[in-house]
Amino acid sequence: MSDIAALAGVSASTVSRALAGSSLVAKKKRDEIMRLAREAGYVVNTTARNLRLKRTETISVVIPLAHEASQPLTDPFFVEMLGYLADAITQRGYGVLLQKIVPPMGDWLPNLVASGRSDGVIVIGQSTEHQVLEAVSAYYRPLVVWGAPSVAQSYCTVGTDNTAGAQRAVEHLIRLGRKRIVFFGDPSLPEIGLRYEGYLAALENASRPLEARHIVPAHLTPDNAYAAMTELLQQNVSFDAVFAASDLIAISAIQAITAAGKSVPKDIAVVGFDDIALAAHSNPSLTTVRQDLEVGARTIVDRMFDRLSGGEGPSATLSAELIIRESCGAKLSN
Amino acid sequence: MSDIAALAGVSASTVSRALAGSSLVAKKKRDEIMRLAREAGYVVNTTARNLRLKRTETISVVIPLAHEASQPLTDPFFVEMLGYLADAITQRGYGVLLQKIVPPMGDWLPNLVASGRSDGVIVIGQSTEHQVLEAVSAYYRPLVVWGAPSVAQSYCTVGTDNTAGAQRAVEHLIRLGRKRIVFFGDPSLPEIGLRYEGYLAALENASRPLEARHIVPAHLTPDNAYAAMTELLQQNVSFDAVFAASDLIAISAIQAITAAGKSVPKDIAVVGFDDIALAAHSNPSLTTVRQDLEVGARTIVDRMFDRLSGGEGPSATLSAELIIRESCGAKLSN
DNA sequence: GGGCAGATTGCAATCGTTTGCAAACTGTCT
DNA sequence: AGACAGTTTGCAAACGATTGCAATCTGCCC
Repeated sequence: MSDIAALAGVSASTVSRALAGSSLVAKKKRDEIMRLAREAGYVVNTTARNLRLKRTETISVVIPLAHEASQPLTDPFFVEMLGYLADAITQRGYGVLLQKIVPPMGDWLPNLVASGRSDGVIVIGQSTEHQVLEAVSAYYRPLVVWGAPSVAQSYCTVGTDNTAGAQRAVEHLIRLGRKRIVFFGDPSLPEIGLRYEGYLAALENASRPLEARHIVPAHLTPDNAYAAMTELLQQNVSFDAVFAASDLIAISAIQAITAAGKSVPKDIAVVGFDDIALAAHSNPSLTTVRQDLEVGARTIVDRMFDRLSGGEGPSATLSAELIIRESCGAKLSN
Repeated sequence: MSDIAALAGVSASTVSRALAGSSLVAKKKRDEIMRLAREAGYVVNTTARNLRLKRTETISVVIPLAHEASQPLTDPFFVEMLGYLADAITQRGYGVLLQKIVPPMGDWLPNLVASGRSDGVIVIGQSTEHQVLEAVSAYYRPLVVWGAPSVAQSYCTVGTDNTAGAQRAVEHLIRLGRKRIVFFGDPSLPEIGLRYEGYLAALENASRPLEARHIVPAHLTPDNAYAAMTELLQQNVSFDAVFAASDLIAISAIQAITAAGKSVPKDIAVVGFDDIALAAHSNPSLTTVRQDLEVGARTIVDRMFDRLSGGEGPSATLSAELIIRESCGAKLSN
């Protein structure tokens, strides 16, 4: 900057002001300085600027992967969400700093916050980190989490109405005549827990006698899901439908079921959750509960910028839509 | 930091050294200072540190989208690649700064480089920006590009062997008895250009008389592809196979063909390029040329860190593998 | 007790900006 | 010409770290 100042025969202060478009420096001189800077290929150093201004115009997006340490960041749900977030954030002229957190997960969030690398933090999915989020949100406002709201919680979440979505899906299965519906997922994670509640509610509301219920805890990786479903099939537990906690494990389940010689949806109907791009194209195509990630991401970013400017917008819950495809067609045999 | 210094009764210099684990400060005092810092929840301010050290431990990943200004960052290819890159970069303890560049694309790269926000820049796809890349690479070394190498080029690329991969795919179509193979894509983009060359080579090498060839320039968005294919079908040009420049437009093409009442692969065989996750699950599943993005990303990052430490590793070309699935089965009619 | 080497420590400069404040201009009016 | 208000300008102090250099503190030996 002092180089440019020398070139223009003024002080660095003036260059700084000129480049910021300040009206304190005469229009003519301002233009002149800007021209010189452009010609010299000069760009203000972001680091120094950030240090002085105490802001970075950058938002951290972090993906906690409590399960599966070595798992590559490859889950389509995360990745789709990330795309939309990146879009919404860059649209506002901010940068996106991507973080992946794997176990052991110590003070990652307090450290990230204190390091001052970003002005705000968006966490995609609570994973097992509810406590941490709760603790940090007590003193750090620009924190927005994609996930499920829970009763006593002080951090801001944006998420789909998991319970209603799940309930709708299971009710649909019941309507189709399915009698033994397995819930496939690990309800100890906040979001999955709510989906499990929706599942239970649907079973309880059924006009016919209560149905058998079953849980298969399974971490959210495709391989684990495949193995768990294969095992379940071997146990000879009888069931005619699966409500999976995510599309990814739903697709794995379908593969396991097919590999075991049963047909989807003829023998076993499968419903997923998320409506990732794959869901529409898998074979059979997957009935699922759609989370609108584009709206979700936009909402998250809206909340974030609201908080950055001092607001305190409430948590948001987006409605979930049941998308009916082939994987839960009418039951043909019995 | 001066707070911690006061707490420990030493100067900020000593705290700085202690936190850096310097042997200049006695082990005992060092541990004491570290303990105090941890208890106080103190973390060094990254911005100030970066300014002083003139490095950021951050790599920019940029995705130029010359086509379709408003296109969300949603293309599965980019997004898969991004996932693997993020993985490889964070594994080295560096941060990932995500940038999306949309038209009008002026001095984005020089500016990004000069802003000092990152220590290196990875560009995913050359798009139409070959000139810019060339110019910047003349003075900025830590620049690695995913894409095609071209004859006179000074920047470092990592990419698949587009020509060989394409040739293999088209030869496979010829072997299956397809006679009129349409190339579907815009060869003016560097990578697509090489795929087109492979296509031409395969046609020329065919033992039977030379085949009719056809190009349908189409920007790489699904909607454009669908429209272009629909139009082609209406023109009543006769063809029995399509080699598409990417899986995404291949899948759009299949939809357009099916919607027009023709069958894939019976009437028209389709081959794609990329092997995105969708390809295996679409219906019919897509024969395609596989780019191993995991290896690709790792190679890119290897090159990047090599350059950051002064190396000058050459461009790399990864081999491409033909994945045969349903969309180009044997021709049944004719 | 003085001298000396080696181990610790702190001073102060530096990284590249921004900005409050006071100084230096400019022009107008009496 | 001098006073005064309104514009422009530059000085210098931050922002929060790191680090070369010189000063200080240890022991230890003679």
